[in-house]
Amino acid sequence: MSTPQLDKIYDPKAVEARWSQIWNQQGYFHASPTHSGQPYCIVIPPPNITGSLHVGHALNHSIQDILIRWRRMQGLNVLWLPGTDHAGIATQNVVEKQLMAEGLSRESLGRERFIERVWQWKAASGDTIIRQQKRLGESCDWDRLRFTMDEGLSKAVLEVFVRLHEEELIYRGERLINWCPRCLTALSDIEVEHEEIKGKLCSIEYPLEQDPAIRLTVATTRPETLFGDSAVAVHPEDPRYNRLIGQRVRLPLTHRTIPIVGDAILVDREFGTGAVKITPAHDFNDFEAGERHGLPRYSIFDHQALLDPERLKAAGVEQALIDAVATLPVTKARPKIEQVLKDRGLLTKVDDHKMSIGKCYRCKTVVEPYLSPQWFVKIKPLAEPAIQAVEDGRIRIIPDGWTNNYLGWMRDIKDWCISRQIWWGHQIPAWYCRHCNTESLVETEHRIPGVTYGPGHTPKRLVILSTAKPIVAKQAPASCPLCNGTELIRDPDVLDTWFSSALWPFSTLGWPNHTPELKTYYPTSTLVTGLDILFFWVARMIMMGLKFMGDVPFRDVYIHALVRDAEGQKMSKSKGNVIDPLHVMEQFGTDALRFTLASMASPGRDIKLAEERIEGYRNFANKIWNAARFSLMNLDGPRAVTIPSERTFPDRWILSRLNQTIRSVTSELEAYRFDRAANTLYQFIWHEYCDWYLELIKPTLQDPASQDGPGTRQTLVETLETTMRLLHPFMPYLTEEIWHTLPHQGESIVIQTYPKPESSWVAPEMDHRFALLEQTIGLVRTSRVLLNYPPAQQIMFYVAHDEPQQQDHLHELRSHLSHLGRGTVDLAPPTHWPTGNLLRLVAEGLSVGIKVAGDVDLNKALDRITKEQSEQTKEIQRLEGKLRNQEFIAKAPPEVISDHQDRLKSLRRDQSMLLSSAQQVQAMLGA
RNA sequence: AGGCGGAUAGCUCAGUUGGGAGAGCGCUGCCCUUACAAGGCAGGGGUCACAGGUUCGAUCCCUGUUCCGCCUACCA
Repeated sequence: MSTPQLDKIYDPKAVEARWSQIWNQQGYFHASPTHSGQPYCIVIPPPNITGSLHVGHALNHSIQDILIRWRRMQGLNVLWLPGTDHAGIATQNVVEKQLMAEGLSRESLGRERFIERVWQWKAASGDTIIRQQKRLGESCDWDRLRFTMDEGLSKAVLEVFVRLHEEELIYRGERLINWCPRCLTALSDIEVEHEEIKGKLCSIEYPLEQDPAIRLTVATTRPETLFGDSAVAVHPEDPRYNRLIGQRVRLPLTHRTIPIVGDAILVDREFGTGAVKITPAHDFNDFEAGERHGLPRYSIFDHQALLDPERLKAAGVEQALIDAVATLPVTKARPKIEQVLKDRGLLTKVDDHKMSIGKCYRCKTVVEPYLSPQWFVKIKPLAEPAIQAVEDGRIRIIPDGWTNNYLGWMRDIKDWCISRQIWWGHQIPAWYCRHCNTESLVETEHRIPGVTYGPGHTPKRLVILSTAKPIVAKQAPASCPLCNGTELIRDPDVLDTWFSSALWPFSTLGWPNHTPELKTYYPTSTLVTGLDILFFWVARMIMMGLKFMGDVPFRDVYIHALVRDAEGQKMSKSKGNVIDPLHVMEQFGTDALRFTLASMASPGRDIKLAEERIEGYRNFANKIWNAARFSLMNLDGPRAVTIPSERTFPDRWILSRLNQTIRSVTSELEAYRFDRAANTLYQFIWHEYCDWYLELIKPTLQDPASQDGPGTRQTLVETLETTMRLLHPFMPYLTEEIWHTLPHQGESIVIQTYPKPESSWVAPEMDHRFALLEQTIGLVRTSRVLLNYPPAQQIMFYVAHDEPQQQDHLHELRSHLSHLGRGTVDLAPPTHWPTGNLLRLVAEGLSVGIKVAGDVDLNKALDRITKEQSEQTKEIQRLEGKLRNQEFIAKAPPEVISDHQDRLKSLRRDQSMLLSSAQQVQAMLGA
């Protein structure tokens, strides 16, 4: 029989490339509704096509792959559906940047050619992350790769939009929305990131119209918006001001006067001066206050957040000031305005003030509240069932702690702004009849400085006022249903990318068609995601799934941690502290990275990732590799299958431990405790299988005449093969490689069955026996170190136990004791041991004595014994104290009391033996 | 401001019916013992953040405090 030889060190690179290719070629990951087994489906959180694999993906995907490989091996009908999303704003930004480098712009290309250009970009660069995912060994059904802009998924988007519109759950209206002046588009509330900054609070005086000598002082952080003020609010119960309500003030720097209104909602009497300017077109709270008081809205910025001279004029601003600030951005206009106010004696105070500003989550530009017509989803009716689904447990959020977070957000949810003023994405299926909307369709010439426009592309900007009446349909209507006019303009806006992502769990399975896939795999089983997209994505999938499928999109939502750097800082390119998973995979191997991430995925705690950790698990992979290598070197010879109870002590013990390991790994996976599953495997493989089992069986394997040989070889193969299957979801490459070198049936470990607990392996008595062995060998080894005996030196040692049964076990363990203790063992009772030249250590009734030979320093040994004595004395006193306590005796459970008594007895016994050990050593030292 | 989470060995973290405090890495000493030096063996190291309370007994349950992190909202 020829045995394959393995290299001394595991080389992941060669192994990974090979298996990755074979797995995909063989179609192991291909799912089909016709396959047998209960369906188990995960849809991947679609990464962005502009992205490349970062360590957060690596964690997210490793966890999914562990679940998927585990369930596949369990015989379920598994589908892991991969894909990417089109990331409207991000992708458009990337392509625009490219165009800029070529001296072009999207405006110069025009919409159609620009979109073509994005598709080209996608074809060339959009699957970077997919290739990287394959390297991570992800067992997705790659044949089913989906993209949010695919034909099928786009069809789903149309269907959903039209149906929601029919049910009046989608509407168009003019609202104050968050606007990114760089991306030139609306954003939803949650696409704005808030950041604390040090700002200034300006006190500005507004003279009363009737008596300009009296001035009302307002406090503001944004003095430039004063041009858009339409009132000043005070608290109706504030005695300082309430008599002024109904009067008017002169709005500085303008020709306007504005009313003083009483508003208990807006005004906090304690804050600032107690008087607030109301600027309905530029602040969300002011917008609502404006509604309450029927105030006009003066919008003073254009869409790039530059002060717009036309609008300033309409707001009655003094011409000199218009000239001074026109077309300036806020940052430049503000100081100028402050200066003018100061010159006129109206700016009386500037205080430092902590405040937060909103930034675009894609480009970090400061967003502006901007008044514009937009499309919205009326969200409350959709949120209701989505709240219930979580409340009544149809959807489980794991860890449970995030449930309240979800519920709180859902109960307070705001309408969702879904229109984006960009080109890349699903264009809104709404058309406007020119004839019927002549007043509402306003086209203005709009040249962007520095842009050369191609022939036929007039730089026009179409504004569709909120009064325009849209025709919403899946296809472009041939004519206007009202006037039969044929001049129809399509709404230029596209939908928020998350709108299409919200449909992901069913649009990817073929909806709106009734496909077998949809029938088999919906609802999906588990969603694995990070907390950052709980609201963006998870909540919206739940709403849409319930609405359009009538059922939840998934049963379990597993929320994993954020990966940070070793110092706990968020990783970011600008900080330069990113750990590149591809580099790590190159350096330490994919399996090491995967195992590291799994082992650190403790719930509710962020992962602080350091390279040393990955290195540690690289070493683990190498350890496993060498265990396999050892096995192969020792497998020559016949193997015999016998029932477990007839096998040797080491075999029965390792089977018992393996059984327990299978149990706990399985139950930890069921509980989504990847960390504990990984640590259980680590502990078993390294510290039981390698450290003890392989050592215990060496004499048998290396003795060709041993009677135990055939059985031991059998157990060795059996346990190693089983362990490889158990570990496979975590370390797919290494286990596949090793599995193939072992005697096996089948063509790949990927499609083998996952180990199940085996009752015939259970042997608690072997576990106890092992504990005795381990303790004995531990004392022998400690003694050797104390006496400076090198490991190779054969020694003479004595072992005895107080309890007859344990003493019997020691006899049964004799050969293992002498092998692992490296010497000759004498099992005579301590009364027969030599009294001189012996070092004796004691633990729980067990005594180990080692002959002291040659010139050794016994002081170390004496220190050790003395220390042990004092620790034991302390523990004895503690236990005695407890047992003397009448209340303890009266109230503690009997088993606790007897346990305490047993321990005390054992300690007292040990103590007296230790005392004689100490005396003997002292005698030797004295001699 | 509100909500949530965390504080355990030098570092990173486990630790549920409350009863002797653990792992990995790092550190110290010895050893290239025929699978593995990416290794083996042994060892040191912790008033479990602080203060109260409940209990015979608290790292664990309750209350409060401090510090750190995150989320949500507001901040004229």
